[in-house]
Amino acid sequence: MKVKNKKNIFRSDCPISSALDLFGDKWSLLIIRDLVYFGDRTFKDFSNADEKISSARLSDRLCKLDKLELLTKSNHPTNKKVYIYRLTSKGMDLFPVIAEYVKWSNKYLNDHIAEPAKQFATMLEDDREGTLDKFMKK
Amino acid sequence: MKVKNKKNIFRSDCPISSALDLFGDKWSLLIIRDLVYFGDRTFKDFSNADEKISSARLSDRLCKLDKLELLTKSNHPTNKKVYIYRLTSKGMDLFPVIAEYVKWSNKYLNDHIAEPAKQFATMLEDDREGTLDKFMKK
DNA sequence: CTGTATCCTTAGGGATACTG
DNA sequence: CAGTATCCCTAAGGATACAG
Repeated sequence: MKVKNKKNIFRSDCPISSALDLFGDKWSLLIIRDLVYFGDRTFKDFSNADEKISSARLSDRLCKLDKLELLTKSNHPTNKKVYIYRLTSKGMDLFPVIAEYVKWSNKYLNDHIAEPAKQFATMLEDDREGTLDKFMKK
Repeated sequence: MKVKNKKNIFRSDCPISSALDLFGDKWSLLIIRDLVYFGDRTFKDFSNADEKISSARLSDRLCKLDKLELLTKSNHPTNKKVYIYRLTSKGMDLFPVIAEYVKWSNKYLNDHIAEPAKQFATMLEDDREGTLDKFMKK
């Protein structure tokens, strides 16, 4: 059954298409990635990522992910001009999705993927549950 | 290090962004989903999915996924006008990605997701490895 | 530094008609 | 039935300037 009453962003009631409708754009998952990899981040931190997102795009994605409650925004303890973005548990629960992307890419895009990422993938492969737990705790 | 020599579709050498660059569009993963859920599919089968992809879009996505070797296209045994699309092992290896999306959505989009999908997610949750294996074999 | 606002370009995608 | 070819529109995204 297709869901299309009122302004519905969902194409259907399929969990996969619904997830994609929420954060299946070109940037959202990469922002989540940074928070998963590195923990708390500032606007500038995100801007410095290799993919070079534009400030306008970064701005509205952070806003969107905040609304989706995948991350929170709070003040820097000392510098009033800097904000800290942090994953919520809801956002953290996207870690397995990220991890599976990494593992797939490591297997099939190996000649393209950078060495540190490969090591990360191998780490995940070696001891899935254990590594995942350790990673999530830090 | 950013990869941008010649015509490179990859924004960086990050495994996640690279995977997204390959099949992070609005439709590719849903085509994979159908193949994972239901096995071999025809053009018409895909067209009948709830999300109602247009024929033009379906056509070029199937072509793209074929080039990426995520699926194969072969003739129907009896009907010469019908083609059969089948997952390759490379495509099958995207099952875990799909499964993690399903599990996340089941947890956080529960009031929106249809009952059969919830059951599928619960099934995955209950016995991850076992169910996965069983599922992949059929 | 952290955003917005603006402008503009492009890619993605829907609708339709059509061919083999 | 399985596509392909248009046409057109919109959303997504890049560049830039600028404001708090």
